[in-house]
Amino acid sequence: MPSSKIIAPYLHTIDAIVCRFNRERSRLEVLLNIRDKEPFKSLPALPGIVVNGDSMDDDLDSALNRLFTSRKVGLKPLYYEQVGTVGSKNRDPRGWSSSTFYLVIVDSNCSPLEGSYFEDFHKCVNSIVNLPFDHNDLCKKVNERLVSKSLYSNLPMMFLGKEVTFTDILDITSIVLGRDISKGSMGGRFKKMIDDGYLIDTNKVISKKGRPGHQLKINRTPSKIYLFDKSFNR
Amino acid sequence: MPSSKIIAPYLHTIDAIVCRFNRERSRLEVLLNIRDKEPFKSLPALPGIVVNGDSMDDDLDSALNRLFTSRKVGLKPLYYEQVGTVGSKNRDPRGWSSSTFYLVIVDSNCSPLEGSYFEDFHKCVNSIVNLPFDHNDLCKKVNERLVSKSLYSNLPMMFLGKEVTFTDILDITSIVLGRDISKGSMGGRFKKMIDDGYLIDTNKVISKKGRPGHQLKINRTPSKIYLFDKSFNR
DNA sequence: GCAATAGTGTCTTTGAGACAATATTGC
DNA sequence: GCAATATTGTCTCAAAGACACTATTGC
Repeated sequence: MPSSKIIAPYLHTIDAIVCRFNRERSRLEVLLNIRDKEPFKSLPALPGIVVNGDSMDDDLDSALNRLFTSRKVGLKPLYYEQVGTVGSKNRDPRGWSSSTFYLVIVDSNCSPLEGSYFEDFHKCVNSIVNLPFDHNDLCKKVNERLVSKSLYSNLPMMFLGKEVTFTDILDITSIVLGRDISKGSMGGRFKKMIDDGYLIDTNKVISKKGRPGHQLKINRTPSKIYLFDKSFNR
Repeated sequence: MPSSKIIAPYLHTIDAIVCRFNRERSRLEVLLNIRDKEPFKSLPALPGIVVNGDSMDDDLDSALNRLFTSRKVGLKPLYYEQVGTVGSKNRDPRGWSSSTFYLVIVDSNCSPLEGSYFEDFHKCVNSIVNLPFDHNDLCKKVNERLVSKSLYSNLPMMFLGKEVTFTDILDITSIVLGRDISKGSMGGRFKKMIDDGYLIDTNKVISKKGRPGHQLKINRTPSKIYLFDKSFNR
């Protein structure tokens, strides 16, 4: 099937669901971009790029990197993973298109570039904030992955910097899962990560309010995601 | 970015890793297809179709269905799920291409069409049987998904028909995970599925060798994949 | 009887989860 | 002292996993 037979207009894009943890407001946020081209010009949407356009990337990962370094994102990811690919004749008014979309996590303190801002992630997931294309759907699918994987891994910790406290981990896990996690449950996982050298207790203390907590360091070098063998309940 | 700007040759394919459980040989098998076109003409490869070609599908799912009903597969899936999408300039000699690939499970007793046959799946996963393109890689990624998901779900049961015995479940789970599963461990999950109405004990007995076992019926209507809250050990 | 397979029971260990009790800060 | 937060400990329960023991068939 030589490429000359490809006559129908077709777009393959990469879309990034770039999330961060807003500590002040205790919520997850997703990066939106004011579109400067049609369709949906001047509306906020998920940042994305075309894969089968003029730019010749080596592979999907380098295309993703092109998106990260572009002015649509311009942020360095702490973590990312591919979530899925959707494609249909209707999702883009320009014609048949596919989107391979990624969960991307960036630092809490990052600053969005001109033309971008962070929106309440769960409002996008639940279509309280309406996004063009099927971008609400993509947020929903990414959130499903985020929640299901957070039940049995330390994925929520990817939202935190290198220096964390036990409470930080408890907070972000509760926010991601949308329910309270008891200190006891989290404590077991916590201990395991310390034992396996994934978390290091610096024995320094950090004071916010009340009794100060231990300062912990995430040792990201040995592995990426830490998998537990038992899930939190749903 | 109008579609007229798309000048580079580009292929987006869907590839199916169609697996079945061969009871006689106690192994998983994957469907291979003798290619009747270049590149790699007359070599066996994973069945796949082009999405951005002449055929206009409604969406990826209907494209997948077109593949299922084509003479490359021609089998009715018991279960399928999207595993991922890869793309690079090198994976297909024709040029830049992406592949969205699926884990597909079919019945043990199905017969492959003319030009197709079933090969030992783990030989493809471990590159003991060499496949064109990056098809060995795709098998490997699918197997990783299959194994990791089988640790905490009843995914292995998708390889079985509606009428099963406890031993069938034990066997297919062991084969998928590549290690022995104790009757005790499996028994707990088994009981839970009975309690939740997912498995029904018909109280009929079926005799193979030795003491006959109870005939069980899988009640597929309520849900698809049954998730357990604790994993088998790795 | 014996081999083969099915099914049950007992014990250990791990980890979630609830909850109580104590410790250390700022005010 | 007191409010707020951190940390530790105790108990229960669910499920994996190891292993022993019994049950029911065909030969």
